[in-house]
Amino acid sequence: MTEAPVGARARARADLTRQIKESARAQLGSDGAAGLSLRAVARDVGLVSSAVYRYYGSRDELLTALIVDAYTSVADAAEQAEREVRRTDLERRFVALCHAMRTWALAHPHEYALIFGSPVPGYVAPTDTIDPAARIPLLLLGILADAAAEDGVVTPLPAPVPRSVHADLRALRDAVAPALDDGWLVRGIRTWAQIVGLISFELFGHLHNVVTDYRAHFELQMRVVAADLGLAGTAGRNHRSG
Amino acid sequence: MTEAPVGARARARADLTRQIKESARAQLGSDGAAGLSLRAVARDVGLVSSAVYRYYGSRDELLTALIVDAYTSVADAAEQAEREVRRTDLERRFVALCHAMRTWALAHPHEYALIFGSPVPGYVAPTDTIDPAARIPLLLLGILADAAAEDGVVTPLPAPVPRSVHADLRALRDAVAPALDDGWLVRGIRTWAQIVGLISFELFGHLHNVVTDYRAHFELQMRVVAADLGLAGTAGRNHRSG
DNA sequence: TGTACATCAGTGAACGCGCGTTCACTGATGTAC
DNA sequence: TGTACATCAGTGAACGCGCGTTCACTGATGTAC
Repeated sequence: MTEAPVGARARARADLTRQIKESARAQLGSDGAAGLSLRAVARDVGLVSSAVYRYYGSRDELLTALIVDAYTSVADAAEQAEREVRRTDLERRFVALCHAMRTWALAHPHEYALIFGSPVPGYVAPTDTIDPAARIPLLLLGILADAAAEDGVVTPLPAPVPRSVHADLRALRDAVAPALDDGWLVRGIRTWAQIVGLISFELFGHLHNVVTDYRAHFELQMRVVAADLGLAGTAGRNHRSG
Repeated sequence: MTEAPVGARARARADLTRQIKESARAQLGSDGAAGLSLRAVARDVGLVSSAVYRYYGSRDELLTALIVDAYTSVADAAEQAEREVRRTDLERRFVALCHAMRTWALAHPHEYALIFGSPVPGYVAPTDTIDPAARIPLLLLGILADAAAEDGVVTPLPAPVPRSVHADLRALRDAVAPALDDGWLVRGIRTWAQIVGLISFELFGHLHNVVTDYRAHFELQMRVVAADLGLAGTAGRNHRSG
C-alpha cells in the first residue's frame, strides 16, 4: 500500500502519458496508423492539441510507443502460453506459441496490422523496436534448439547453402542460437514467416470464401508445420507415403 | 494499323482514364494507399479536382482499379514465368512462380503492399477483385495437381482433419481443384501463405539485420518448401536424417 | 512554518497546409436529319 | 454538305472539414533556504 515516492505531479504525468497512448491505440481501430491524429487524441483526453507535446515530442514518437507496446504485448502472450507447456512436449510448445499469437492478433487486429502489416508511410522505426520485435522469433528458436539437442543431429537441406546465405546464418547463429545449424535456422526463419503469413491471411481477408472455421484450420496447419519440423513425438517421417 | 472505330473523344477519354490511374499508382509510393489523394492526382494530370469525377466516381473506385491492376500485373508475371518451364519439372515451375512474385514485389513495392499488406482503413473490396486475386493461388494448385497426378497417391496429414475444415476443403476442391485431396489442399494454402509471408518479411523489413543476400535466401527457402512438398525430382523423403 | 523562486502543465491563437465531393456553368465535340 | 440539338469534358467556387507544429503566455505545483 505504500506509494512510490512520487509527487502528485509525477503521478498525473504518468497517468496522462498512459491515457494519451490508450486513446491513440483506440484510434488505430477506426483510421489505421496512417490516420492517427494527434489532434483527435488531444480532444479525446480533454486537452488542447498543443498540450500533447508535453508528453510526446511528435506524432512519430507516439507511434513508436504504440509499436513497442504491441510487440511487447504479443510477446508477453506468446511467452506465457509457451511457458505453461511441459518442456519436453515440443510440438505443444510450438502450437501454444502459434495459438497465442493468433488469439492476440484477433483481439488486437489493428495493433497486429501496425507491426506485421505494411509499414506506415513516412515513418522510420527507431532502434527501440528491435528488442521487443525479436522476442517471439527467439522463443521459436529456443524450441528448435531443444529439438536439435534431443536429436543431436544435423539437419540437411535439399540444396546447397550459398556462401552469402551461410555467412548471414553464421552471424545469426553466433548472435542468438549457437546450437542451431544452417538447416535449422533456415527452417526457423521459414516457420516464423509461415506463422505470420497465415495469421495475416486470415486477418487481411485472403482466406475469405476459402476457410470458415479459422481456428481449426490454423491449428491443423500448425500441426502440419510442427510435423514437418520433426517436433511431433511420433515421427520425423515426411508426409508423402508413396 | 487499323484504328479501332472510336472517335477522338473516346480515345481522349481512354487516355486520361489511364493517365489518372498511372498518376495514382505513382502516388502510392510517396504516401501509401491511405494517403492517396484525388486532388493531388488531379493536379498531376493537369485537371481541376472535380474533373476527375468524370473518370472515377470516387476515391474508392480509383483504389479498386489500382488493386485489380496490381493483382493482374503480378499474376501475369507469375503465369508467364511458370509457363516457360518444362511441364514435367515441377520444382522449377514452383520456384519460377515464387521468383516471379518476389521480383514483381521488389519492382512494385507499394502495389504489393496494397494487395498483400494491411487493408486500407474504410475501404471495402468489391467483388471485382476476387478473380484476379485468385489467379496465382490457382496456378500454384495446378502445379500441386500435376504432382498429385504423378504420384497417384493420397497425402496423409499428421493430424485428423476436423469436420468443419474438411467441409471447407471439400468446397474448395469442388470449386477449383478436383484432383487434390485434403492433404494437398492444406499444404497448398500453407505454401501460398508461406510465399507471401516471406516476401512480406523482406519488403516490410522483418529480416533486417538477419538476411543480407535476400535473393539467395529466398531461393533456398523456396527450394526447401518445394522439397517438403515432394516436388523435387529426387525424393519425397523428409529433411530429418536421424 | 513561511517566503522566493524555478519548474512545468496547459492555453489559445496562429501558420500554412491538406482533403472529398457537389453544383451550376461554359464551350467544345459528336450525331441525326 | 449544312444545320439543330444532344452529349459530354472541364471549370471554378463553395461546403465543411481535417491536420502537425510553434510560440508567447498564465497560473498552478513543487523546492530550497
